[in-house]
Amino acid sequence: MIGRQEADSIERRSGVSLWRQIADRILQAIATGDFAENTALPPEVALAERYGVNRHTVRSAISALVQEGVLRAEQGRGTFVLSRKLLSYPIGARTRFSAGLQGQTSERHIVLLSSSVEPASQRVAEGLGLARGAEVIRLETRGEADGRPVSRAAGWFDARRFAGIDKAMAETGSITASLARFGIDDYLRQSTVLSARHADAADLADLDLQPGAIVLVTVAVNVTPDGQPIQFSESRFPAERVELKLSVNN
Amino acid sequence: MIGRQEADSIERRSGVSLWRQIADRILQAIATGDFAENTALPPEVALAERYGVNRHTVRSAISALVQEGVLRAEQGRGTFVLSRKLLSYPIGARTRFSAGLQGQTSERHIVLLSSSVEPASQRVAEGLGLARGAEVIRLETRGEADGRPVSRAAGWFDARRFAGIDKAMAETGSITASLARFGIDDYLRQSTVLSARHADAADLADLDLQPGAIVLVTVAVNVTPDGQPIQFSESRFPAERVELKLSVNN
DNA sequence: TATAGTTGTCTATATCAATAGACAAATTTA
DNA sequence: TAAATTTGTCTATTGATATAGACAACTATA
Repeated sequence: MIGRQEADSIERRSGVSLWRQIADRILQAIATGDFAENTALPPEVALAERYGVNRHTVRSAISALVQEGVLRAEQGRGTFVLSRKLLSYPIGARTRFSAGLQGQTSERHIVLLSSSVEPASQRVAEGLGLARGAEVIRLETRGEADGRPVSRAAGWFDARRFAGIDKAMAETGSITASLARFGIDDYLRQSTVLSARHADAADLADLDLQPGAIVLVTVAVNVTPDGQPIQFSESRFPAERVELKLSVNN
Repeated sequence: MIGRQEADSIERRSGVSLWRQIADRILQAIATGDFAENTALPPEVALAERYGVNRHTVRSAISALVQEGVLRAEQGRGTFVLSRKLLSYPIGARTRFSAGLQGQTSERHIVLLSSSVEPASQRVAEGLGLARGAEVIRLETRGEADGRPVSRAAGWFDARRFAGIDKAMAETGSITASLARFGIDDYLRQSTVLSARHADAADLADLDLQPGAIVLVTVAVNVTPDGQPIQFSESRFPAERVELKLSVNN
């Protein structure tokens, strides 16, 4: 059963090439600990037999993972699993970007990519309690930890109330600090909706991902303690680098 | 910029065929409302131009989605988006399976697939505050709404404290009701860790998915109001049918 | 009833993906 | 040092994927 199961799970003619499927299987085996970090993978011929494909197909999969920095192949010795940990990103009523990441990484910050003023779309207007088409400020940001992108977010603010928040963000590099300039010294996450999908072209570029990667997407509304909406945001996290830890009771 | 963005996001030589990528893009466009339900898609030639591929490639993508029951093609008239909504699954301190789904579906229930007694693994023991190897009861369940699988879960319970919970679950079809038999009439979600990955062979079979599908994975610990751990669980949700709504403040 | 617009089918060609086999190059082990 | 093990490179062949063009079949509309 176990022996057959693996060969069975490779699907031909699915629109996903065999080498890509096998690369994903190897990633999964690493994630579950079946292939331990800093040890050698089974030799190519063994993997080929395990997955029921040709050795060259396995080599294509390994080649892709070497390209992605997951494996390192050494002629004559073997192919080794490099160590890489998931960043555990906390989400709760009072979570801020950098607060919960302390101790996990040595360096982390937010980069402001761009800002613009635009009319509110339907969902942004709803989230912020504004009329559709009302002017909102949009901040595009990227979160980085140890030099690698770990999040990509768009945040919308009421343009009348938060005029100049783009400048504050550029200067402080922090949403919390920027909001403090407008008299907001505490805010809560009112709602978060979470989904997952394949990374699109923008994700691939923004988060430095390979095609086929998965992103976690959160859509959230932040409010003042008395319930006034101040920020609507959509964030994307690369699933291969980040897991979201939900702290419900805080 | 907007016009180019779409053509750019199709990646060649990525291990994922163009027709599969375009099928995913169409699914995404449906999800975001760009292609409204019960209306016609743009004609094939327009889609081919939009995505920068040949008309026949678009036809392959559409053919796959017709097969999956997402679209219906009618010769001479057009290709139509069938209605199908994402189930919004609530997660919060007091969320139960069926409570939050009211109104979204006409029929929902949990099926007990199997139960067993086993020694606790490292993470299960940690979650439940038991010694590693202590006996635990494992319940495998599937959640269904309107006849379609929407979740697949494994739950672990201390075998000494909850002996017979498998029978209770089989009879009541409800975790909450089963726990009530052991004097637990309230419990809270202490922690939830969320991740996403491609569906593996087991997911494909359990949740009736197509290869390449994405699953959301939650790992959670439920506790009594005074903090005593009672259940450790790992659940998988098909991202194409379910989104998770996090109700942080409850 | 034409005509335009749309999906369906067919042929042909080029490229990518997968299999197959042989052997080279590097490393470890006996 | 010799043999065994493992990754790297090359050639060749087959099937799936993608492009291209032409035309048939069906629908809605002027």
